[in-house]
Amino acid sequence: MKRAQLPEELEPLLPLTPAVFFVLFSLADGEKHGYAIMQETSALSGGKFRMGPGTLYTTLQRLLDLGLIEEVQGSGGVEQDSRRRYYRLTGSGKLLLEAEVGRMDSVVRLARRRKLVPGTAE
Amino acid sequence: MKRAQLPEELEPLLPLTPAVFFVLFSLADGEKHGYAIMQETSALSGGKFRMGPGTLYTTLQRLLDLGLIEEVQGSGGVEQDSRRRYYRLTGSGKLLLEAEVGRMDSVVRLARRRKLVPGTAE
DNA sequence: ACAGATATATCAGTTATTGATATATCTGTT
DNA sequence: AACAGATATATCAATAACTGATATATCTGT
Repeated sequence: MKRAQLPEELEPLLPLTPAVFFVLFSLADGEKHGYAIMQETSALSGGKFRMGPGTLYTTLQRLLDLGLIEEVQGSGGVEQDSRRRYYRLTGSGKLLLEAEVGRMDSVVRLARRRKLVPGTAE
Repeated sequence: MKRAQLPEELEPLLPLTPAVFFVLFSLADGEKHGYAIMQETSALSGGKFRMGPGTLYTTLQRLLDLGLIEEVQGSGGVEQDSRRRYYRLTGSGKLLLEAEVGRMDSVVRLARRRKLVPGTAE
């Protein structure tokens, strides 16, 4: 099963910084606004990794500039909140996230082969 | 199967920065000197991630200060090179590396559950 | 003695993260 | 309608981490 090729201009971004990774990962299952990303990130890591507003909003801006995410109009649910700005992954952003997850997977497998970490079962 | 608990003073280090991760990972299968770490890191990532000397040696110093690695006398092989300084993981360093690999494993599994990434087979 | 690879170290400049602060809007209560 | 507290975005100064270049010394083979 072939995986789509990562454009070479995105390769220097790997490995992703933690903040970039969590933002992309959190957007992978649908568009979200910034504050929601911050909350989900905290939940994902069991409260261990905290991304403050400073990191979040500067990271969002950087990802916009790189074309990895784009702003969208919130999908018109009933609830309206004029402050919210919604984002979703672009094609590039999705590719980059997939590449990073694949890279992490390789690392984990290699660690298993070297017995650095317990086996498959949790 | 229980995994040893990560001391809380080390938790803020997770997720590890790429440079720290690669240094610890590279030392996991035995002691090495700095230059060898640099080369192995490049090989591990298929040449994509390059850690220059600036990053390497400042990272080594930081890991020494944190007690995650320690300097050792090179295991007396025949070849001698007075310039080389050998390092190995301490107990803390090993715990931290295991914690990070475990964290990456959780992320990869979650990504699979969300269908962000192809299945188990390579 | 020399050339080139190996090996460590340091520096200045850049980039990324952190924690604090500011501002505005929303929701629910009285 | 006034208020309190949570939600939401934005920006700033300080710190931390990384990068690329440069310097220095040592090793190997000729």
